[in-house]
Amino acid sequence: MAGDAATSTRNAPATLHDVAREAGVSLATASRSLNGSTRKVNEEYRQRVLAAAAKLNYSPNLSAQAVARGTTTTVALLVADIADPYFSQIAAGVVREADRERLIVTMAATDRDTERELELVRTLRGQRPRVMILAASRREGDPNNDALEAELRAYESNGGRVAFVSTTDLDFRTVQLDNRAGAEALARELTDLGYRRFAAITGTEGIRTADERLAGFQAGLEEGRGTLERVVRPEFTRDGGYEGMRQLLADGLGGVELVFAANDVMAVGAMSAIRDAGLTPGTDVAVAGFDDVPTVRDVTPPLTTVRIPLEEVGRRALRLALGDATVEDEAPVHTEVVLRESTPRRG
Amino acid sequence: MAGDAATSTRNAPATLHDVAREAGVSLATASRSLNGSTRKVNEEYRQRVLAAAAKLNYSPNLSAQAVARGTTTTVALLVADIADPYFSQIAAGVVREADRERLIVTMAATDRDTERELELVRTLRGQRPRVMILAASRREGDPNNDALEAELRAYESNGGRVAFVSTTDLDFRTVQLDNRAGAEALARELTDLGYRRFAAITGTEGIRTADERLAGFQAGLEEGRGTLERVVRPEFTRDGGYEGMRQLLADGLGGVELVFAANDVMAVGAMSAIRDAGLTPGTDVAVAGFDDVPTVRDVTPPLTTVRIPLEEVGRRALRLALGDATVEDEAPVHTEVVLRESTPRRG
DNA sequence: CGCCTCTGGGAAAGCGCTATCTCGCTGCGC
DNA sequence: GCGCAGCGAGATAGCGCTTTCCCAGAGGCG
Repeated sequence: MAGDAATSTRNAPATLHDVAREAGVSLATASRSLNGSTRKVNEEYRQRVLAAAAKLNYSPNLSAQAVARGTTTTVALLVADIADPYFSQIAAGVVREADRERLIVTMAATDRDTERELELVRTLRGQRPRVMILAASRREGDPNNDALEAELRAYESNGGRVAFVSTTDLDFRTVQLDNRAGAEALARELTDLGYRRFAAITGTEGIRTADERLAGFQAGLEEGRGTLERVVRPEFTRDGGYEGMRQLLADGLGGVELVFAANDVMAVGAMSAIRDAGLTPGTDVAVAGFDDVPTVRDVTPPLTTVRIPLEEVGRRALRLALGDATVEDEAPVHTEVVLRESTPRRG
Repeated sequence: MAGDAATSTRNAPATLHDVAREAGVSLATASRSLNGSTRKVNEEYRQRVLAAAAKLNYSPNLSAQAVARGTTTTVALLVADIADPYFSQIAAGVVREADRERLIVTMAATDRDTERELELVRTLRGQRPRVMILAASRREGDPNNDALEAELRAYESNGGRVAFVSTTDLDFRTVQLDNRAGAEALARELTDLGYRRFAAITGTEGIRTADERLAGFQAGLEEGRGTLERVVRPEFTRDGGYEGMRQLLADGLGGVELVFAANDVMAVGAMSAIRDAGLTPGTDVAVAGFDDVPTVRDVTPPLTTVRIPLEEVGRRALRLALGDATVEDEAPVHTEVVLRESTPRRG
């Protein structure tokens, strides 16, 4: 009974040592059998080790491996808000690709607080992750930017690899979303549909993504002879979108035919605000968004938006960070205008 | 120059050893200063160590700590699909609570494949996480259930802690969602509104959550003299909901006044199917869902559903696993019917 | 047949930490 | 004045692994 090899009575997981003893081989041989080393090991021994490992339900201690090898199999992912579909889709992509590479993902949320982001980067560095992916949105001229950059450079100089998602003024590998071109194309298509007078709901000043989209939209209007009459800058969230639309409506729409929201969740919030004001989105005032998150197909009317393959963005971010990006991976992510019924042809 | 202490030239992160040398104290003292041990350390030494650590930009190697301490600060989270709002909200709760406890979350997705789930549990066990949270949906009588249970028991006997979200036939700590009572209450409220003839779109047979909700709904109908005329069982996803509704419509609704979908994403898919068939959800056929994910406020008409505080569920799952659950944490999560315009009063 | 190169197993030296143990020192009581 | 407890710094023995290094045995070759 005392020698019962099942883990049932033990209260510590089996170690490699246990496996080696059980198999009657040395520690080194056990190690070599369980994770291919450069060295060959006698097939019979190998089988004995494998059998022993199975019997003891052995699972290698990843921390110990990390210490011994001096390298981990971890990727750290930072997002602003996990529940936001934009980020959760990117996260899904990262996780999927990590899975393919047999890497483990650890995830943290900055809640859009750059102070917190910096803190998280510091903590996560302790994990010695192979790569860090920063998908939380960047703000221009944020006071924490320098400290963040310093931290990331230090991390890189220790062999870590960093990838950003979406633009940043920091000079790291980045999955570029073609925000500008996408918004510009959207504006052009909308003017083609006959729209002329626009308002925009964008994020608080300085959010790179939001700023680029707005700039692109404006650029697209200039060519097409549309005008951007008003811009409001609430929070970059669903409730922000609702609030922004309320502001626009409160002052009277003043002839605005279409409201461009800098992302889909804001657009969806805006549509609800329109409805709550007794108007019909699409009919009384058209709405367009950005991202093409899954739910916008299912709102009424379905939302015109600019599609970003978000899951692909997550996958690409990991490849880019790992350094095995293909040529296509290096190019900006293609964005594509998707016209739906929230912007019916006009006139 | 050679002695330059900045990390810039080094290509390995500073170790505790480096810090101790820099501060002119022993390794032990450095360790004790940087993470409070039971022992006191001379304030002057402590300051010297702290200064040295800051100077060298030292960040303790968590793997090494884990090995030395024999315990990690990791929590492993398993979900079915990260991009699904149901799971991403739970994940957000887990991450938030973990953050409070200074724990690090590693996340993996099962893609609703129990084989894969088992594999992931095995892999994640290598991390020696403090707790494992399984939120991926359980199937009754799944062939992998026994193996999963064995794996989790082994993990527990090694000091790990397991928590499930939503019901399971496995006997582990579980955050109970009151699916049954919620669905029952929903059915009652709907019959109160005047509905009598129902159809249900639920998940493929055996998904515990879906089954419970359906059973609860039926129970609620019996009291209220409503009848469940038809049940379809597509995939437990948005597209499944769409497809299920298409099936119902294809055969003719046959007097069904309200369709109950076993979760919100399915309900939203169903609403789109209704619209695509040229009908109006809420008016031609009422729809109700379950979960109250954020987007259902913004669809048209807003969806009647049963609210689950999903983020709270995630937080609670972690507390429960950690073992510092309060009395309230042990009780089933309260669910609440939210009537919206997708189920207008009838007649 | 002797020498030399391969092979591949095992011993052991780390990896970066923590925790125990050792031991000099101070201060107190009798 | 001496013994003894208490304090706290430093040395060191691990933690569970990987990866050198060493070495015995097996073959190859002139």
